Amino acid sequence: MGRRSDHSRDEIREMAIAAAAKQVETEGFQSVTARKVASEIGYTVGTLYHVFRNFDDLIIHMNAQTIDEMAALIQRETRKKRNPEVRIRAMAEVYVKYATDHPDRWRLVFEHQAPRGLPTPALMKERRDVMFAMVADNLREISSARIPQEIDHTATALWSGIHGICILALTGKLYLGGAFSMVKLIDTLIDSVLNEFRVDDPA
Amino acid sequence: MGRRSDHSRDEIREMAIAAAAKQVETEGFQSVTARKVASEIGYTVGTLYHVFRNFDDLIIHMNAQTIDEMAALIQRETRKKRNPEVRIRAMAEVYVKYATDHPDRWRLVFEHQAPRGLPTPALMKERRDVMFAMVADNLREISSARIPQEIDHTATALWSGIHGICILALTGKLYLGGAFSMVKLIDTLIDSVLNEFRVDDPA
DNA sequence: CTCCAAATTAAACAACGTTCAATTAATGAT
DNA sequence: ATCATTAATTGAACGTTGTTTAATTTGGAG
Repeated sequence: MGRRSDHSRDEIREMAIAAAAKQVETEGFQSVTARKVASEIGYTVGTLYHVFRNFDDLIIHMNAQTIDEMAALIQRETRKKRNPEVRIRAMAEVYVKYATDHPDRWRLVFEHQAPRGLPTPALMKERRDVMFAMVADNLREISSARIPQEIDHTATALWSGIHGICILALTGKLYLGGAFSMVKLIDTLIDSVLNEFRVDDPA
Repeated sequence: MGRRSDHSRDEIREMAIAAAAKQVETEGFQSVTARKVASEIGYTVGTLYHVFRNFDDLIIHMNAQTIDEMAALIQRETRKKRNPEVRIRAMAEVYVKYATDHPDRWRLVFEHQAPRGLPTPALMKERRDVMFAMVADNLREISSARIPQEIDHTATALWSGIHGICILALTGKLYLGGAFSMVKLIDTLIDSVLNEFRVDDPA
């Protein structure tokens, strides 16, 4: 065959990303393959390379979409809450839920690494801090007197900590069971950090 | 050629693990390869498969060794400290230092995953909790009145949090620079969790 | 000295990411 | 309406990966 133009460049890109995401969810991120993605959308590898620079490029775009999905979900489930502390707890809850519901897509976001030496694409840099910014916004509301640096610092520490619990639990490296649960561990972390954050509140 | 017996089975295993570790450190964990490891130790892939069940098996043994190295280092740098709080802080410091000094070996410990479905080998299960146990031991010393469950729970939350900061920083997903540093972030987490841990101390 | 068993190799396999010349089809010009 | 141009798509190839296997070589036991 030749030029079919059944789909535009962008359509093919989206189809490929969707197919890759599906493959990752059902078969695990180890088993996503250029040929599988191509054949899933009715094309050949060549077409994939006509539309993406390489396979990593496809993964990166898929990861960006994963982050966007998760961020949107968190926004949606969080907007209604009035109390900033309640909002932070809800954020963490949704974060954990997304990670647990889509473990392979979620892990791929953090474990994929572009070929050694190449810089992190702007695509990722832009999304990297979006979560931290949301946490910081709520911290500011809790203690507006603190200087921005302190707020950002605490937000980074807290959210990284939550992420740590998440990834260790998801990869089976935490003892869970009985009274131990991700939610409880995360609550402990949030309790501690927020208490410390308020204690020295100059207000 | 044939049976040379220049080296015993176990010698070959150790040589292979060492060669793999070296390759990971110098070229990154993406580029470690059965053939490279084999030729590095003067053998062929076949010999590797004669001594390991498969390539994952080699990686797993190397990861176990990585954990052992790190645990030993932490033990050594920590034993001298008298104060349990100081000891926990020192543990975190050494943990960060090891991760920063050997980023690829350290990441491989957490990002390698055996072929889907296969259970985590006992080899790893045994080492999984060693770090958490060390933290728990020190927490117990800080507040011996707490019930073991609380102690383990807090240890898990704290160390997972430290790990989260570590891995996000190492994979370039944290904004660092200026007043922001891994050490400061970790200090914040430790401060918060330890304060909370002491506050309700029944003693 | 011979034979057996174990160690080692070389070659093959399927699947991977990637590239590229060859084809096919839509488009713009005549 | 026809042709030439241009872009999309394919299929086959390349090198490399983990893995398997038949064939070799060798050390040691009888």
